[in-house]
Amino acid sequence: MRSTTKPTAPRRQRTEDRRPQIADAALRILATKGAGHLTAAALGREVGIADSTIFRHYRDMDEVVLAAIDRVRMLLDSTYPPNGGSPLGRLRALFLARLALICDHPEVLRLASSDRLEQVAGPEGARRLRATIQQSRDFIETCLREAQAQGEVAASLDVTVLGWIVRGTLQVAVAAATGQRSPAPRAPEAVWSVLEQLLRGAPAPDRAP
Amino acid sequence: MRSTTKPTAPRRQRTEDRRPQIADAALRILATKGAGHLTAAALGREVGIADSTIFRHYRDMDEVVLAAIDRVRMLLDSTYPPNGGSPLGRLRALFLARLALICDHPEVLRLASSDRLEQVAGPEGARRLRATIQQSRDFIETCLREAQAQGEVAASLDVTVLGWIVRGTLQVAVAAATGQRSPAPRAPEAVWSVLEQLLRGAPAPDRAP
Amino acid sequence: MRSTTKPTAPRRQRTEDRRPQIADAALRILATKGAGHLTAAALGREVGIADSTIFRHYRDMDEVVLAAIDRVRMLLDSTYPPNGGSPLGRLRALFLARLALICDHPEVLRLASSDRLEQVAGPEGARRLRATIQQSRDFIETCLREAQAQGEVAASLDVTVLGWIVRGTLQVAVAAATGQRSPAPRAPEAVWSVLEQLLRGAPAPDRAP
Amino acid sequence: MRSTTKPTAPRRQRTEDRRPQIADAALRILATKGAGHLTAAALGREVGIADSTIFRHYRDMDEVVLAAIDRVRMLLDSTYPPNGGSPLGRLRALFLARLALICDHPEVLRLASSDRLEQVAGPEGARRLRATIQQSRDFIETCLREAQAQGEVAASLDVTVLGWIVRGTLQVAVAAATGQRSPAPRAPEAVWSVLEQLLRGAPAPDRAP
DNA sequence: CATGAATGAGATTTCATTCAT
DNA sequence: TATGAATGAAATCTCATTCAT
Repeated sequence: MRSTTKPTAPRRQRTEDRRPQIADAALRILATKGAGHLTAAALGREVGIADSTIFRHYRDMDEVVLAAIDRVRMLLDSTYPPNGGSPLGRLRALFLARLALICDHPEVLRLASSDRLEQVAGPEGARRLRATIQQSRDFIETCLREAQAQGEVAASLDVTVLGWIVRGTLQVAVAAATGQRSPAPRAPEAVWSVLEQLLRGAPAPDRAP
Repeated sequence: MRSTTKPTAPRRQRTEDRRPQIADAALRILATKGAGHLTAAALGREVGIADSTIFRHYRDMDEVVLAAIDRVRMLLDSTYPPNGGSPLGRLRALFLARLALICDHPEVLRLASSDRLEQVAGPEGARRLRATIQQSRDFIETCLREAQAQGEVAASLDVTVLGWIVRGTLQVAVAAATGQRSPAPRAPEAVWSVLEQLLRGAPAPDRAP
Repeated sequence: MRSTTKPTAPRRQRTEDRRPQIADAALRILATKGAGHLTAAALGREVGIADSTIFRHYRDMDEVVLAAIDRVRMLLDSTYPPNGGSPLGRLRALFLARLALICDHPEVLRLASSDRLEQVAGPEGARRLRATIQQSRDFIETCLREAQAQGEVAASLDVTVLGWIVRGTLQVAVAAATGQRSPAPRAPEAVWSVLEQLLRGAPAPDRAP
Repeated sequence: MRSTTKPTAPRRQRTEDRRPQIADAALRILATKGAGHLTAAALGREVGIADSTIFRHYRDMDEVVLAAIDRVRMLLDSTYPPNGGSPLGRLRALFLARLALICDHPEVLRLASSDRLEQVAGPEGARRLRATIQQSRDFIETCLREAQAQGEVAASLDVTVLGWIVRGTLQVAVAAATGQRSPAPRAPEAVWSVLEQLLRGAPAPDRAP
């Protein structure tokens, strides 16, 4: 006469299994309720264990946040495209992969886009987050630089600023996809399409004669 | 020695004077230490009064945060350019004004860019914040739409996405200007210049024959 | 162009005048809101002065409560009838005078009846309150003793217990008169009448043959 | 030496056990020190646990007070006599049972008698308290009405006022039994005896010829 | 591995009281 | 005399963390 339909995950599980459960729960709370609601009690409730049990698997809450960050980093790392192809193609792949990532893991990227997580993460977490962000930055700039070298993008443009434009657009697109209040969701491809057209310099407005 | 170079602000001051001091201190803490460190004690330390004195000037911490938000809103409102001129010109003016704003008030915009402040702000603060953000969004889209109408920007491009690009670039530029670790600061005019060139569709890469 | 109709008591008044105002206000608050709401701020609001001004006129809040108690004592003292007349007549006079007192000063007796005020009053206030209560007790017992001596009341009855009966009835009658929820208010004379009939032993029930 | 005669209650106990301990401690403090001294710290000291531990067992202080009130209600409820017997006999039973109750639980009835507890109890507690008091009132009046119907008490007397007399006497008797300063304690039976004689109208004073 | 009880540190807030104006 | 600003002490409550079971 069990009332719960789902098979009620086993009460006792190995630390190996619990750690990712906890890290994911932390991520979910961070994304939906905000850092202020990430308490041991809330975490336990989310996972289905007592709050004190958290500390069997992680030394303290800082370690939990660190683990959550590492999960984000892993997911982000998985979005880097393979090395081949045209530079703008690789940029496009990253752009679309990151947008796709938040369809499956909407909770993840709300964090990644906010460079404010640093403050919830403690010094070590901040360091790792910065490294990850730097990696994105470098990848994007490298793509752009190569695109300039190959004539896909005008070489006269400051590559750093171009990088800002790409990253900024990605951030806002992510926010728009996650936010409940975004007025008009756009297909990721459509977003990239506009950005790529700008970068390629193609769409000069029709200057009527 | 320590004869305190600054004239040691008077112990007693009027509520009129204290309120902005407190709101500004809150802003500074929010920007530098993060929402988690915005406590009455920290606020008092920052202002130079006891923590309990805060509540003589504001009913509770929520009101303090609200006041801080209103300060940001005021500053942001002051960056809208007058109505005349070309659409891209007005956009440029807003872009540069907002970047200039954070030279004087670096603490301010770290908040405005973070759409996560909502969770620290309580429902009323969140409402106001969203209204302000919506206002920016509308202004930018309107400029872009007019720019398309006047042939400054290719009409074929989705204006919503163009808005994302502008806003995203502004966000990253702001973050770069505020962040201690931005590798290569760029002159605001240079940033805008790149963005405007892209929007105008001018800089087609030299396709050498 | 003054908007307030009543002549707005003068801003500055002598301590002589302020002290009773404050004591009365304290009494009113104690009776209507309870001891928990007797704060310096509430007191100031009630009197129409700033909270800090209280301490110009009284050393501290304990002194205010003491003054309030003394006011109650004075009012209670004024209810003792003159010495002449029959013992039960004097008892009746006290009974009715005390009930009448709370028509004019409903706030006063809610305190007097509650022997719990002791705990809000501090040791000195408690001492004085006990003295006042003892005085009532003595007066009532003396009346009853004399009534027994004069054959108005059966001499076989324990005078202490008779005193409890009289005092208890007075307490409940006061509570009933003050309380909002007393189902059926009784005229003071009617209450005393019943009590006196009992004391006189008259109304033996009709024992049907 | 201090080998602590009592077996030093175990540090850890179940919530089940702690809850009544805390409620009782609250009752004791309310009765001896007054509502103003019922703080979490005092409560913790009384029970032998840290103040913050209180909130493991009760949500907040209001709940503690509510539990204390419910304890009083339970004890009071247990004093109602079974339905049989004469009306005055049932009244006598209640009277004696309530007086007996405070021999075992002196702290309890100091609260019940004070209708002022309402203000410390919050709305819900006040409601329950009033219900309990109303129940006593009804029981007493019913007994008296039946006593009149059966000729034990003169039917001419206002039953409401008779009820006040009984309740008042009970209150003062309770106060006398609890108070440290009551000059001459009386056996409960003696008190009731006097009251019953008055009600029965028997003891007309000897009017010597 | 899991938990419930316990705790100390700290956050918000209230309040009596002091002091300069 | 009156006040507004300031303060420290204390109260309630939260939370990460420890520990015995």
